[in-house]
Amino acid sequence: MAPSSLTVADPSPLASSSSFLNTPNAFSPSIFLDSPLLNSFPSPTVGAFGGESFNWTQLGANKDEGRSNNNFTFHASNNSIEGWNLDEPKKQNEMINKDQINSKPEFNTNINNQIMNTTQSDATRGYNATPVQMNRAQKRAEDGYCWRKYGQKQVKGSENPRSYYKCSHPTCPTKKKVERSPEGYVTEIVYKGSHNHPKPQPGRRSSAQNNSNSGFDGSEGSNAALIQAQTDNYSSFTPETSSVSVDEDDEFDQTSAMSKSARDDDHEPESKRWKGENEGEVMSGYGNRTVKEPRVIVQTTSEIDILDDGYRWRKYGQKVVKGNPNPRSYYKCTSSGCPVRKHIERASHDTRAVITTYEGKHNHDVPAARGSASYNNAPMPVRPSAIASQPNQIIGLRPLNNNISSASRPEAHQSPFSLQMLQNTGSFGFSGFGNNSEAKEEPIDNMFFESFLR
DNA sequence: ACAATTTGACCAGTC
DNA sequence: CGACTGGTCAAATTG
Repeated sequence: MAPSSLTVADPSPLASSSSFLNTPNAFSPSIFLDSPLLNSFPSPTVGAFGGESFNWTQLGANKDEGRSNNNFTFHASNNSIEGWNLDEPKKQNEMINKDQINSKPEFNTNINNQIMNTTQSDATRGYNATPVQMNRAQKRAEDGYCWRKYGQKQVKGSENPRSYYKCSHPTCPTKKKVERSPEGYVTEIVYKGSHNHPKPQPGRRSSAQNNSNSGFDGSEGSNAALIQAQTDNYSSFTPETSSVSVDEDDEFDQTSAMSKSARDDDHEPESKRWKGENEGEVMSGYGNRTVKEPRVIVQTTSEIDILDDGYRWRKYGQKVVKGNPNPRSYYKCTSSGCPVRKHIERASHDTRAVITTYEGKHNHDVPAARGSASYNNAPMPVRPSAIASQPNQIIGLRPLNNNISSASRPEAHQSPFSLQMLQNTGSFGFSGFGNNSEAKEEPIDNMFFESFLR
């Protein structure tokens, strides 16, 4: 399915956000079909879509100046959080983090959260204090989530320092980046992933929220705070347990799906991707050539051909990365405007195994004329929508019992979906969902896969 | 002493 | 292949 265009002509205040989310066009069922694999295999460990996805794309901020198609920017009119609205989505399939837009309270609390979590550090670093002074006991954000700051950096192109946070829940993959002005105001927030746990039930909702809100809202002349919605939102977990309307929860799933789609639709070559350690799904490939589609994985014949997904690639880099002496090749889809990239490397402990990781989603069909239509068992052209955008790893293993995914990607286990395929005498292992990347052998016939790949 | 934050170094990805 | 950049790590620092 071709990406549908999403236009928000009149970004009226918050209401727009909601209406956007509820708009059939904005939330088309087709979105769920976006990635058959993604959507067909609920994670056994975390919600329906697994806990997270960690190819996160920075959705455009104003500074992106239209170079991104996946921008979805929210602005807060100067002094009022009530003023959050959509700011000219650059393109279709923009997604917003449900936490941010599904409800005003949530939106607010996220903002507050940023403030709460950055106050001390910024102050320490000599930045102006945030408008709201929070005490330590209030580290828990309004939305009930706690965040741990794990880094701060001055990024190019912005005078504002960017802080990196992880959700402090032990297994939660959610992260966020926050940029704040020297004055202490949040200027940009990018979320990645979704919480895979309930909000820690606050014994008490501290008064922080009110304080925060008033502080933030009241912060005058504040920069138009803008929030970049994160698109990675696989979890169907309904985090909110209090103070949030049912509607919001209902929307959550929708947003989740949309989010995924948006991320998937990152056609933005220059968009920044947050390379989280948990990112990456797993797919597999054999030999030196690779696949991009799950469909391909199923194939049992002609390794080379099977591996060939039919797309054309341009190599743009190569590098030896830590933990593997074998160089990793970097390829970009040659189709103009197509954001898909992949890299290939041989497993360190078994050179017969090739690890291919895909990122992005093709916005075009498989190039025709690949010479022959006679790809026995060759992958059928896959609709762009059927391709996951986040890193998808394909691991081709010759000998059975090789499980290189966990070794090569120690933290890939939390990916919303991962797929490992083992090929051996026509038998396929199909596993890797959830946190356990252990390869299992489960014969699966093509029909089975077909059902997912359509 | 403890927990959270800071901050320089390291790393992967891109040009 | 080296330079550059953003993201992450983790030891040091701070509260």
